[in-house]
Amino acid sequence: MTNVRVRFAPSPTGPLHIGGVRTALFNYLFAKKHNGTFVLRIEDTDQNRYVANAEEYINESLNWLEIPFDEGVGRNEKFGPYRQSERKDIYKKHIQELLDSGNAYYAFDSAEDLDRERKGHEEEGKTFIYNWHNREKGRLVNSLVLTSDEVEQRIKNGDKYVVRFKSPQGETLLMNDIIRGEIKIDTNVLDDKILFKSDGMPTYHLANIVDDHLMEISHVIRGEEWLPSMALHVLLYKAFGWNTPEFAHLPLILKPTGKGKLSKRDGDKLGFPVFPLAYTNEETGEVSRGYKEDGYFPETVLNFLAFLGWNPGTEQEIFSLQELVESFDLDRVNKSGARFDPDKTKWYNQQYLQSKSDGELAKIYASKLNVILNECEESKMRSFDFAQDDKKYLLKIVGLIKERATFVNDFWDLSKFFFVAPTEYDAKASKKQWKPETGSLMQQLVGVLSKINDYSSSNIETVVKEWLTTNELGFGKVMPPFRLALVGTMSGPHLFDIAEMLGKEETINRIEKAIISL
RNA sequence: GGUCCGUUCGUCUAGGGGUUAGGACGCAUGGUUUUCAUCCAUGUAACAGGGGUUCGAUUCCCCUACGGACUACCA
Repeated sequence: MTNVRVRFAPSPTGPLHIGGVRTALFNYLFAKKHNGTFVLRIEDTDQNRYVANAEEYINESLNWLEIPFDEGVGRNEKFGPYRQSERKDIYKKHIQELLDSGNAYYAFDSAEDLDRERKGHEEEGKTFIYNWHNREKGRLVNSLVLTSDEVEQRIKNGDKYVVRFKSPQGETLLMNDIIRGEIKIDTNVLDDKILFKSDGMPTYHLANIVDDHLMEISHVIRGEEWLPSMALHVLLYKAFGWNTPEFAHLPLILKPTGKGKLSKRDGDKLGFPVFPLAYTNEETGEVSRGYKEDGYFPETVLNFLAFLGWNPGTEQEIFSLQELVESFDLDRVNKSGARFDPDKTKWYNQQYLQSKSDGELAKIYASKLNVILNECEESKMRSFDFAQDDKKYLLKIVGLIKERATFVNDFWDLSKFFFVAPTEYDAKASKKQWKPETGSLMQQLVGVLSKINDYSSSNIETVVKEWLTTNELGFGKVMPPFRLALVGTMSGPHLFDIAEMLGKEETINRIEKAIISL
């Protein structure tokens, strides 16, 4: 494949949905796989829906995921500008070309007139299509029925008008999609889409085709929602006399349950993010959660997104970005929509978390820990300086708890007892484990512990077990309450490891506190 | 309503004219662990239905059903 150039062309109308992120990713993977260029183009032709910080959000998202564009606003501007709002003259010139060649025409119908037509047809059980069926029947006002003088006069008067594509009649269009194969369409059912709006801006269809051609895009990889427009686009290339790029329409990402495609609401309802980064709607103040803020690693997001609609055909599930680039192939993209599974995304994150070093994880944890400790009233035990000597302490903690975590955000719940003595004890467990004789047993345990000089996990374990066996005390009588005293619940790492970390004094303090409290 | 696209375990999917239809997530059970989790093992569960074509179809073709997208001076 020579000279692959693909583009991701989002509309800056709000935060980038993960469906959009997946489209960006597939474009990126395809480009990199073929040593091609990944272009970012901002499709901001709708002035009404424009949101100021959306473009920035798109950039930040691509940066966080480390799938940067090669060409776009402020970067390698070979075919710029890359914002469609800055390319008005280009579209104007091209729409004129279409007008001159008879492939497009002026239309003066008002929105109300069109609405009336649609309703009227509907009442008769028919569908109104603005095309060869009725464009010249007199009820519609356009340059096909008006004389050129009339058209000129209207434009001079400042009448509002749009430019429509004159879609051909009676042709069968044969098109090819890399993912779906051959697609056939009868041009008779196509409507004369608006190419140029009355506000002087092109519609998506015109701008998209003109830019893809001018930017020398070789492959158009986009969501399936564009499949119905493919015919129009192919016709447009033809009308301009241009070669068409190759098309690949990606399957949609569907709701985890129920009908339809994944939406923001599903995330709110089922408790998972649908955006890469958290986003605050400046108008409503509404905050949407993001994968980043929820504690997902970028590689997790990349990995699960890649597997939504694509798979390598092997049994490997964990892929680095580099591996994805190497294995990616549009031929292996599925045709059918993929239901989004929040459980599996968690599993991916757990896999990545387990594969990270304690040091890496400790660094992330440390950045959040002092904030947590500051807010935690009971944390008067000691203060921590993770840049200094407490680094080792933290590293050990991470080593002990990480295998039970899915997110770094889980770490605090899993390690709170290393920083703060339990203030309450799990009710169920204490009822079951703390018997009348437990108090005196724990008192004896304090005596045993206080005599230990080498207070290391393995040595504490040896000494305690020795004491247990010589006095014929059951493990089940001592160990559970011991854990309860140190942790407050019946969960957590190896108990003697915890004891070592806490140190002799704190261990004994906690046991004595439990004796009083329970 | 119209047009187009799709349909393998609950979910993501592999496979493909003759297979015990494979893997992963989830779920369940057992083992390991003084606890919880991890880990390991095992189990659970699928070719939408009906017609063809064929010696043989889950695989190819057609129809139906179901699902999805589109049907804006939004992208």
